[in-house]
Amino acid sequence: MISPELLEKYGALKKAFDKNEIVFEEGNLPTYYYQIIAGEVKMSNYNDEGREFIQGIFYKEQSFGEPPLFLNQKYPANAIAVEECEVFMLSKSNFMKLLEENPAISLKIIENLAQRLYYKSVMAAEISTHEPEHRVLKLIDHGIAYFNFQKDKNGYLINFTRQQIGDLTGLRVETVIRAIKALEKKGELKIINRKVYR
Amino acid sequence: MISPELLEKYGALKKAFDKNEIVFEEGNLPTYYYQIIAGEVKMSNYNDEGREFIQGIFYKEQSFGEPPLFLNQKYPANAIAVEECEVFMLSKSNFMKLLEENPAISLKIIENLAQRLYYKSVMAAEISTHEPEHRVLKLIDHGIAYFNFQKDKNGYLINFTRQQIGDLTGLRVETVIRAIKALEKKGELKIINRKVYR
DNA sequence: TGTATTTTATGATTTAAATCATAAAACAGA
DNA sequence: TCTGTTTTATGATTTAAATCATAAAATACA
Repeated sequence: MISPELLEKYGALKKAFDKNEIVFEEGNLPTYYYQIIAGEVKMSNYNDEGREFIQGIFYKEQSFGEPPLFLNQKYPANAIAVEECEVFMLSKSNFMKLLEENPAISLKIIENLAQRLYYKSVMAAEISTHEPEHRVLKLIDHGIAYFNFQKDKNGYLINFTRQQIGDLTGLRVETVIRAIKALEKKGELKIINRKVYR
Repeated sequence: MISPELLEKYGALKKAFDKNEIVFEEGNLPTYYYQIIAGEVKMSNYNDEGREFIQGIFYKEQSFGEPPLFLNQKYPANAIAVEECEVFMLSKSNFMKLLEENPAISLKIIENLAQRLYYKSVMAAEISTHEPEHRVLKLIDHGIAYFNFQKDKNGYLINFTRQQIGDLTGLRVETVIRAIKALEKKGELKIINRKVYR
């Protein structure tokens, strides 16, 4: 999102995270701007019974965790490397300086936040008023536009596990499995050796 | 959020909306930046059975509806005046010009979007993994900080109807009524002639 | 290559919240 | 002040999704 050259000019460092390594934790105060160079990071919450809710999944060139940084508030969720990652980390003070001295970047940040807010609005309405099949399909259609689903001869490959889809839509894995089967029967999805295509 | 003087300098007009009048509708493309002068606006979705989900409620000096404006996307929800309102309307082109020529405003927009994203993150996790009482209490505690709840000798008056709380948390009105009663019994809330205090 | 773990799958059962039904209290407006 | 509407309230019933139980297939990994 912000060019590597500009980030490095303001002193950003590259840091590697192992698979399942924690990037930051719920309740902590933000001190860095994070931007992924390679790999995949997920932000999620766990309730008291250990049930997970995935706030978002982020890929290369995407930033994450800015809202609490701008607000001086505690992180509302955990960030974990889903796979081995390389990430730019820029200290808050240097990041704010970068923004001040490069007004065009602000618009990019605004657009990025707007995009994420849009996704959250759509999914919030889905989760609270629609039945499982509708929720799953909406997530998938959003994912085609904004997650990195690849197209092949069968259509877009939805490279999420049933469990991940459940954690993104507030459904249990069995419910997701049944919803996907029902959607296949209706012709909305294809299942080709257990993989889901849209 | 943006000062009236600056808005007017860039040609913003004041428009009055009657109670229940539509400001914009889901599916339409944005053409204006909106900022409330007086009154109350709610953004919400309706599912196929007419069930409502309230995305947010906005009060004086707050803006709303920017994400799709920045993204050139259709509004994902409807905006309706809950009571008689007066609103600044600034055309998209003039708004973008205002931002370009006043970089400090960008940071305010960023902070505002960050705040809304933070709220959505918290409520999304609540709605998908917590039981009714927890959801209601979280909404109320958020409301004390960000909606305009007033404090008096009994505590903060939660000036939402049970139905509104339900539409904000994805619960039915009967469930909200029962959750509030249970929370009163636990000493988390007070009910004084049907009004809820925290 | 064999073993452990994860993912997908399916049927049976339970349960929390929705739904349905009804009504009293409060409020709004004529 | 009367009347219609909205809000709060409560009990009974239903239901959709969660939970529980179990297992096969696929994948990771040592």
